[in-house]
Parts: sequence; structure tokens; C-alpha cells
Amino acid sequence: MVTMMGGEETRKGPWTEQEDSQLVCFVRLFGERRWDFIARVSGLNRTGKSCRLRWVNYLHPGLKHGRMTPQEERLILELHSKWGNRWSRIARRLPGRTDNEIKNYWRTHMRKKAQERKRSTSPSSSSSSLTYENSPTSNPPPVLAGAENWDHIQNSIPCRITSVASKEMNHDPGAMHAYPMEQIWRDIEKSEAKVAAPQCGPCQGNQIGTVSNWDYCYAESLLRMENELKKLFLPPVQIGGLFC
DNA sequence: AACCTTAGCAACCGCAAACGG
DNA sequence: CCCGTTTGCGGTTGCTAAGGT
Repeated sequence: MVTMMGGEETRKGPWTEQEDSQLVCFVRLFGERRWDFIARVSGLNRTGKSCRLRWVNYLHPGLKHGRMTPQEERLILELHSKWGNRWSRIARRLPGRTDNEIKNYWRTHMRKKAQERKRSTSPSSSSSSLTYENSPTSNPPPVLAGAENWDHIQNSIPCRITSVASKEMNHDPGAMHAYPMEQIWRDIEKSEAKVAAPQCGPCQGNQIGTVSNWDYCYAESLLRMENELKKLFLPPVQIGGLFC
């Protein structure tokens, strides 16, 4: 999709592989800041916001993709019960997971939860087999209290809920023990250490683009970068320096 | 096989906080 | 201190694959 902004075309919607490659390229050059600048010089025709979001939610090295582990699920429940919808804060405690991912997970999870509650409270249903009855701790997680209002919340949003019971939450209790909190904290520390020691050079450690992609990327955007840097009163010779 | 429904996810939007001149 | 710009966050929407009828 493309929208017009001040005569310039601004792309929206899903990102292509080439756009991803280009964005990674420029983030490695300029860092995870100045998103508007990166958006301009990269020639992506995306907003800075969009670039940042794509980087944070998808391209950032070290991101995990795929299903939440039972340990992560438990941690999310635990932290949400403490902090509520502070997704970014919760995400900081889950290495490799983004606030968006956690938010999406929570919504899905809570829908299932609410559905399960409805079924368990309705006269026709006999019992709820769900979830934390199998938890290694005998106490239900405090987050269940947070779910109390779900029926109300559910009424205020477009509802896509079905009667699908949550199979996913019937975890093996033993698996919960396999990944203790101490391990989670160690992971957090590790991931923070990685952030503190970023890789040097635009293309190192990149898993997305090929060498030819980068060549193309640089050549394509060199002129734009030069123009932008000129605006910032930097002599053009420094552009070459950026590639060292 | 065709159609419908739903879950899951990616991306956008609006707002507020942080930052810099 | 003020004001404009940028960044970050949380809520919401829209698309698509998968499952059901």
C-alpha cells in the first residue's frame, strides 16, 4: 500500500525482504536512533516510526520467533499480575521477546481464558480442565484476578472469540521446573550484555542480506545519504569513513 | 470443493514522555 | 522555561493461514 504525504510516496503495509535488508543495513550504519533520518536516507519511503517498529519487532538481532515456551508464558502471567499492561516493561524481562508479541499473546490467552470461564460458569458445562490447576504451585496465579474483568472488556471490543478451549495451556508441570527463574534471570543478564557490546561494521553478523544485497543497498542509497549529510553540514569525505 | 469462521500476528495510529535547541 | 521534534508505548485494526461445516 502507498499513501501520499507532501508529494512523497509513503509505503505502508507488509515489509518486503529487500526493505528489510535495506533497513538492517542503515540501522547498522547509524544505530538504533534517528529513525526519521534513517527513513529518509535509506530511501525506503517508510516513516521513521514504521522503520523503528519493524526493527524492534522483527529485525532486531537476538529476537526469538515462534511459540512462547511454558516458562515464558508463566513469566508473562506473573509479571502482568504485578504490572498490568506494561508490555514494554514485561518484555524487558523476556529476552528476545517484544512488547508487541507479548501483548498479542496476552490478548489471545485472555480470550481463551474468558471463554473457558464462560463455559465453566454456564449451567450446561460441567468443569473446566484449564490451565493452572496443573501448575507446580498449588496457588492459582494472581493474574486470574486480572481476568475477572475480562467479560466487561470483552463486551467493549470487537469479539472474535470462539468456543475453542485452550489446549496450549495444559502444560506438562514437569516442563515448568525444567527452566527455573534463576535461568531466566541469567538469560536476561546475557542478553543485556550483548546489547552493551554491539558488533562493529555495517554488515557483520547480519543474517538477512547477502553480500550483493548490501552492495546494492549501499550503491542505491549513497546519493541520498550524501544529500542528507550535506544538510547536516558534514563534509562528503566522511561518508566514505562510515564504510570502514 | 467451496465457503465461512477464527486465531494469530504484523503493522498502524494516537498520545505522552523525552530530548534538544 | 518554552517549543518543536523524536521516540516509545499501549491500543487497535486488518490480513492470512488453518480449521470447521
